[in-house]
Amino acid sequence: MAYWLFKSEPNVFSWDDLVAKGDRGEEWDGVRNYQARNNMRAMKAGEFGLFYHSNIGKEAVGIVQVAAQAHPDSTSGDPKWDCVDIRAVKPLARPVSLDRAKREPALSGMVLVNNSRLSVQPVTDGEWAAILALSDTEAP
DNA sequence: GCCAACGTTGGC
DNA sequence: GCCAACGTTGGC
Repeated sequence: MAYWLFKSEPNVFSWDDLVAKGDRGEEWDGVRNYQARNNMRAMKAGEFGLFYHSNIGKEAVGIVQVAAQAHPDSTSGDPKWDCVDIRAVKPLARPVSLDRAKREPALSGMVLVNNSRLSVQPVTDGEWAAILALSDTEAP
C-alpha cells in the first residue's frame, strides 16, 4: 500500500471543494508534469493520500483516497496526460503545516519539504505515520 | 511582490 | 543531444 500527497491552491480548489464532491470524488485533472503524471499512473484504487493547501495555509488538511485508477485526463486532448480520481475521506484533526513538517526529523526526506514544486508526490510509510501522529488523526 | 528552483522549449 | 532562454510554481 503506497501513500501519496496532492497539492492544491485552496483559492482554486480547496479541501472543502473536494468534500462537496462526495464519495464519487473528483478527477484530478490539469496536471501537465511528467513526474506528477507518473505518480498518478502508479496509484491503485483504494490507496490513501494527503491533501495539501499550497500558497494559502501551506498545510496538509485532509486524507483522500484514490477513487479511480489513472485514466485519460478529460480536460486534455493529448492522450499522454492521465489522471486519477480522488475523494475526501476525512479531515485531519489538526492540520500539519509545512513549517511543522520542516522541523520534524522524521519528515526531513519528505518530497514536500525538499521539492515543493511537485504537485503529486509519493509519501513513504514512515512519513504517513508521522503526519498522522502530528495531526492527532487515526489511520483511515 | 520577489525570486529561487525547476521543467520545458527550441535553436544550434 | 546540448544548453540558453523562458515560463511557472510556490515559499518567503
